[in-house]
Amino acid sequence: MVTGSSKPQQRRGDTRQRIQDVTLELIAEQGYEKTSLREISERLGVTKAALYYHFKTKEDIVVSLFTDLMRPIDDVIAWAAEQPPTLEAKLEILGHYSSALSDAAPLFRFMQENQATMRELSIGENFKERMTSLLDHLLPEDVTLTDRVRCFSALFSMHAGMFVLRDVEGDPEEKRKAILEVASDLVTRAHHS
Amino acid sequence: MVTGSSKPQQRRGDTRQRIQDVTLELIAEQGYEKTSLREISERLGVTKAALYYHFKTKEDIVVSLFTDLMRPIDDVIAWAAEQPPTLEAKLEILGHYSSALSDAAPLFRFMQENQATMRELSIGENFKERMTSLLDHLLPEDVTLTDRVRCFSALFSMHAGMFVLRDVEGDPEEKRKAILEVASDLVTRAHHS
Amino acid sequence: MVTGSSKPQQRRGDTRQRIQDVTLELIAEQGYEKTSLREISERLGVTKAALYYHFKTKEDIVVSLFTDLMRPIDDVIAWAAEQPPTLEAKLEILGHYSSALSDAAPLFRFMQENQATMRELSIGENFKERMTSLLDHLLPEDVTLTDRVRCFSALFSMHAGMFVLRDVEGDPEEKRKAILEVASDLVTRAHHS
Amino acid sequence: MVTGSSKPQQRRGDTRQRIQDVTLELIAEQGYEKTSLREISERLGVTKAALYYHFKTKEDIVVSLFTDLMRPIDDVIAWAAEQPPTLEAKLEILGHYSSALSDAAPLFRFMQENQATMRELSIGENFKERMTSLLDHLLPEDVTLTDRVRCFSALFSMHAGMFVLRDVEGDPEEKRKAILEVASDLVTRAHHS
DNA sequence: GATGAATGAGCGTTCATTCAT
DNA sequence: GATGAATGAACGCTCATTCAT
Repeated sequence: MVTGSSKPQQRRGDTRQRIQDVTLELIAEQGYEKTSLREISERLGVTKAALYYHFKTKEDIVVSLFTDLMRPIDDVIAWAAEQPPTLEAKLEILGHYSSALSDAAPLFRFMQENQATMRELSIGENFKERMTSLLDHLLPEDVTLTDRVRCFSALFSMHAGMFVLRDVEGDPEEKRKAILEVASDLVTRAHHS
Repeated sequence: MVTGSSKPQQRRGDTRQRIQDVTLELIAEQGYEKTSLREISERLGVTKAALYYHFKTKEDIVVSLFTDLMRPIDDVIAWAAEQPPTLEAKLEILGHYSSALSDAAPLFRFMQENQATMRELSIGENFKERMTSLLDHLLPEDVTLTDRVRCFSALFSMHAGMFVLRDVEGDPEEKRKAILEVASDLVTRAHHS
Repeated sequence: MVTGSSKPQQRRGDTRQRIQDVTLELIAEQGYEKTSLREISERLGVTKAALYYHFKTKEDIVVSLFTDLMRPIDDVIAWAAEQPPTLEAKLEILGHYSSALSDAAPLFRFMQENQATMRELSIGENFKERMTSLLDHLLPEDVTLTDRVRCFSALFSMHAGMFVLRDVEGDPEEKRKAILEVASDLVTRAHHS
Repeated sequence: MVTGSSKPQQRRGDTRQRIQDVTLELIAEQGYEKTSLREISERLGVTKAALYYHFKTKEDIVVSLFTDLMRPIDDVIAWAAEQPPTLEAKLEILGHYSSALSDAAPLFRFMQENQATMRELSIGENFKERMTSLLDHLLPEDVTLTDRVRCFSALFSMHAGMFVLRDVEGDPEEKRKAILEVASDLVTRAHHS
């Protein structure tokens, strides 16, 4: 089976996809404002104008990235909304959320490190709502301020954990489990208090 | 005799300070790259060129901000380095760190939300080292991966907590205490395991 | 169908060339540093940004000018390198060099009058080497200091002659011949001593 | 006799002179436009504003330099104007001119390398007139174009010679004599033809 | 499905100059 | 005899965006 004849034969039809890939790569590394369309197009071997064939604006590229990569996470959140308020359910939510996060790691690295930009990308708001919704399903009834902090701390640690532990030696999957364990602890404590 | 009666009376001699203030305000709100020197100077009622009398570059303004506002935090970290590895000492460290943080809140908001920029501001590295140093003094001996996560999670929650809880109703000081409590819990758990 | 009827009919496709032309004109007249991109672009009826579509930097425009206009002169120098060290050959070299120079007159006017700038344009060095190489082929064996002065004086007079004689009345071609004669004299004297 | 007590005691009263010295140094090296008042004042250890106490404008500094350093050369030219049109007198003129030039070498290096700037410094014109006047006294009666070239070539070589021969090994005084010899030759030839 | 050519707005920075003190 | 503080104008350059082809 033959995939293509030679180099100049750029895999066709997937340019849109490749723009998204390269963009995610670059903005995760340098941030949104420091990543220019020139840079993206050069790394892709096309002209800047080509980007405008596939996307309406620079912001649009990033928004599309989010829409695509956030879906699995949205699914978890939507599913979470239907779970009963038992501890078991909460821990299961955390487990699924953790898995979904580790797939979307570069996206979250970008979000984590460019919150100022996120706020103006019209997409931050959506995300904040989703977080609030997810948080609600982790909170116990009659929540104290301290327990609220425990739960947000659990979520937050999951978001940030992967990047922070990057230069600690060890298997990524083990790290993920350690983070999940701490998060579960926090939510459990909140549930019992 | 009263020096400052009204607006047009430009308090002289404090321009350098005012540049720093306005800059912190703006970059905390919009991020570093989106804050232009034009904006800063306009809000101050001077020309862009005036900024260059007081600072060598845009980066220099921000670096000076850090150097100034980070000192109290550095002091806590330096003091922490001399404490014995007892649980009591660790909890005291957390307490002092929490206070220091709440004074430098705008600075930390900026850092939190512009991590991508921080990395290129030559000042991020310093900060990372300081965090690592502080973390080391919170960790138990023979630390497990999970306990390491607990401690970083404690620090991280303190950094982020104030902003995240901003739209929860309640007294800021109470919020700070709740965050401190959760952080203390995490460090205590790590210490005993 | 006629392509160029009047002004607003911007001849397209030749913008790059026109930038070079206008730039040479302006820097020959005012020098490199005093010629701004604004001035160039205004005279061309385009924006400054348009210049950056065709050239990477201001320096790049000038370097491209040199690369293009120096070629004929380089050719003479390369050809000179293959000639035998006879007087006849030397005089022939001078003749060809003189012709090549008069074609590139504006370029040499710029070089002559902006030597300080040339030194930092990374292109001056190249030129110096070429001059040294050409000079070597004019020098007799066992050269005395005086004869070395004669030969450089011959070259130098050819470079500067055209501009200096500008406000002496007379046919340019006659002037060129007069200059060539003096240069030939100098080289002949050096050869025989 | 004691001139000063220690370092911080800047030799007083000579600031004006020191500004001129530093300025000549810098513009000879970098050219007029690339030399900023900031640079001059920094190298002197004073503020930019101090320069304005001593001189009205940047141009004024350079003009004053010329007025001062050109005097010996003007003297030679004035003296030349009174000499008879004999060959002996002409050769004597050349000799004196050569000496005067070697004293004012840095000035001439600047003039040589910044002709574009000179033209706008209102001082170039004066110089051109002086050159024309000097040239007139070297030309024979009933001058041919070729002889005119010989004489300007003689002058020109004297101006440029010192810089061009800089990287030829040998005693500067010997170089000067070699240049003078060639110039004398040229003028002699013109005189006899 | 993409390019070539260009634009308008803005950026950080530097400059010569001014003037009250 | 000099400084501290500031200005206005300009500079080289980059950016996201447009549009005819």
